[in-house]
Formats: sequence, C-alpha cells, structure tokens
Amino acid sequence: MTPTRPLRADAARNRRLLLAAAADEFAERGLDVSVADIARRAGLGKGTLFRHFATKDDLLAAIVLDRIDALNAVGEQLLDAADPGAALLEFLTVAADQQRQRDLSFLQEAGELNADVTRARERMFRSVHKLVDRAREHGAVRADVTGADVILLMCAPNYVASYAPDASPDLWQRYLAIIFDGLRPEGAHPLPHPPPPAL
Amino acid sequence: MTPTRPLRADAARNRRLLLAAAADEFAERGLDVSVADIARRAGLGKGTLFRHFATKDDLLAAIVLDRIDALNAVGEQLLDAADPGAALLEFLTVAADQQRQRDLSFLQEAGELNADVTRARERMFRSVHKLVDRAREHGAVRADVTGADVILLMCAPNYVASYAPDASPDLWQRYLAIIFDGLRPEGAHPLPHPPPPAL
DNA sequence: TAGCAAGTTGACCGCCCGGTCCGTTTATTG
DNA sequence: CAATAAACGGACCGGGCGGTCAACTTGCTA
Repeated sequence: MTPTRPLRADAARNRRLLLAAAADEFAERGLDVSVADIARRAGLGKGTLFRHFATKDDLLAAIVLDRIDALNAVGEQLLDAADPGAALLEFLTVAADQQRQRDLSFLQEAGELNADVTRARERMFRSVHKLVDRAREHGAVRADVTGADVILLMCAPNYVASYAPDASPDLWQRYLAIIFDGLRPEGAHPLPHPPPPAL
Repeated sequence: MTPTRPLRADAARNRRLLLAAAADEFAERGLDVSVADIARRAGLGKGTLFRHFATKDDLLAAIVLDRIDALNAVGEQLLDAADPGAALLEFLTVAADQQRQRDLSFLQEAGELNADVTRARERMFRSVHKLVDRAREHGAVRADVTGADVILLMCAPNYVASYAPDASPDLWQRYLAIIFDGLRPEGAHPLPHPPPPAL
C-alpha cells in the first residue's frame, strides 16, 4: 500500500528546513504569512514547498501533528506520576511552553480538514481527561471541573500573555498560575454554567 | 473647525445599517470578512460603505470605539458600588457579555493606528485599574494581582469558550467564574512571574 | 561515469481583496 | 417644483495570495 521509496538526501534536508522555517514564521508573524515568505526563509523556491506539502494547510498540519504527538507523549508519561496535581500542572506548563505562539487557534483550525491531526488531537485529549480525572480524585482540582474545561483553558495563558505589549516571553507562566489556582478546590465558588460536551 | 452639516436622513440610516451589519459579520465570521460581504449584508453598495468609512480599519475602529466607551461608562458607574469585589466581577461579566465575539484581539489591533480608540482604551483601562485597586484593598482579590493582569485576562473567557464546538453561547460565564476564582485571595499560591508593565 | 528518475525553481495563472471613480439617484430647500 | 449638493452603487484597478507547470539541475545506481 505504501511503497514509500526513501527520500533523496537533499529532499529530506529541505523538508526539515521548510518545517523549521514555517514553524518560526507562524510563531513570529501568525498564520497569515505567505508561503512565499516561508520558502524564502528556508532558502528555497516556492515550488519546492508545494512539492513537499500539497497545500499551505498541509504544511501547518504537519507542524501541528508533531507538536500534538510530542505533547501527548508527555501527557501519557505523566499519567504515572506520583502527585496527580503536580502532574497536571506540569502538563499544562509543557503545553504552554512548547507552543509559545501568538495564535494557538491552529489546534482547532488545522484539524478541521486533516484526519491525522484530528486523530492525534483526540488521543491527546484522552490523556488530558485522564490527567484531570486523576487530579480530581486526588483532591488537587475542584470537583466541578472536567477534562473538557482544562482542554479549553489550555491555550489561555499564551493567549492572554500575547496581548501584553512589552512583556517577558515567560509571562504566560503568571497566567497559568492564576488559572490553575482557579481550578483548585480551595475557596472554589460554584460555577454558573454546566460544562461543555466532552471533547 | 468642525462645520459638520447634519447628515442627510438616508445617509444617517445607512450609516447605522453599516455599523450593525459589520458588527454582526465580524462577530459571526471574524475580522477577515470582506467589505463586500458587509455591504451586501447591509443591503448597500460597497462604494457607500467607503463613503462613510474611509477604510475597513476605520469601520472596525468605529465599532470598537462604541464598545469601549459603553464599557467604560459601566466601569465608572461601578466605582461607586458598595461591594468592590462584586463590582469587579460585574464589570468583567458585562465586558464578556457585550463583546461576545470570536476574536477579541481587536482591542489591540484596532487601536494600533487610531488615536481615538487608543484614548478611549486608556480611559477604560484606568477604570479597570481603579476597580481592581478597590477590590484588592477590600480583600476581594489577591494582593499580588494588578490592574494590568485583569485587563489581559478580561478577554480570556470569550476566547476559551469560543473553541468549544457545540456549546451554549453562555459558556464564557463558566470560564469567567473559574478565572475569577483564580483571582481571589483564598487558597492563592504565589505567582511565578512578575506582573507586566502597567497598561 | 552515464543515464535517469527525483527534485528544484520562478515565471505564471486565476482569484479575491481593499479601495477608487464617475454616472446616476435622491433628500433637501427656497 | 426646480435646482442642487449630497449620497449611492457597481464596474473597475492594482496588488498579493495560494497553487501550477515545464524547463532545468542533481543525487543515486548499475
């Protein structure tokens, strides 16, 4: 089914160059950068980019897929951690740190049409659900918070910090801490709205 | 300086139509909708739109200016409220409710080049600082949180809720409650990063 | 080292966007 | 009601985008 003759040496190198250039460009200037700019940053022609990735969305999907898989690996490892509360916080820290982008919406947008990304995302979401369940049973997060809540809140620290004009690149840590405090059972006030359907 | 002959009746009506159509279109489909779509929704020609607003950004700025001024009015009124903690929560509720948009980034983007918006935003930010200071002195928010923090967190509930696929339009209330719990002094853990420079 | 498939490239295409312009319509007013 | 300035509308323009292609170059292999 997949004969997949191995890539020629230069082609493999160029593919890595393109992925790196695209990741940088997306991170620095948002999802609206042109493919021409990405190719230029990689030192390659636009045609080469389209030989490796049929579409701009495919390129984005390839990047996102890597990130999601890496994040999922961390999540699954943390399922065995001794302290479930600390494990969840660690997971959210890694998630925010690794995806230091101006616009994290790609999680949603890139999966829109790519089945691989959708599958990886669902796998990762399952890990989050488990992490949250464990933390809740352990009394580390409030009883009325679900995995879906945490998934939605996951990108918020980066989003919030991205609007501070002249801020340290680590400012997201502050907002992750505030939001995580909001997830703790101590001093929790009842929530005015039911959780969203599971993701 | 401003002779400003009053608008013709139809022109005034069309201006309102355009603002309403643009607000709806921006809210439903994001900032990237074309001016042609906005004009069509208003039942008018594209040329008419540009007669009232020299640029697409000017149209956005007009909408944003209205919202910011309205929000600021609420904020200033709440400065006299009996319970400073409840006042801050009420302000954040109004802010999130009134600006139920998929992308709130316009706060930053629209002010980028329009002096009126910048001024109105700064006025509104001052109100937030006062609300937060009062709430802090009253023990309703933790001591290590600043007005700038709250300004940045203000848009988060909408942002977070907007990524839930089939959710109630009021889901933001849930995340506002969680985040606000994170701002309370009870059970607060020390923050790992200093606050951003004041806005 | 010769031959060739794999890979590269940038000019090119069609599309859609924000913005302009001018012939036409219409509210106002004396 | 006539005259006029204000307002309207849509064909049109330049530009930048994602994506294609055919001529050219290059790594692999026998």
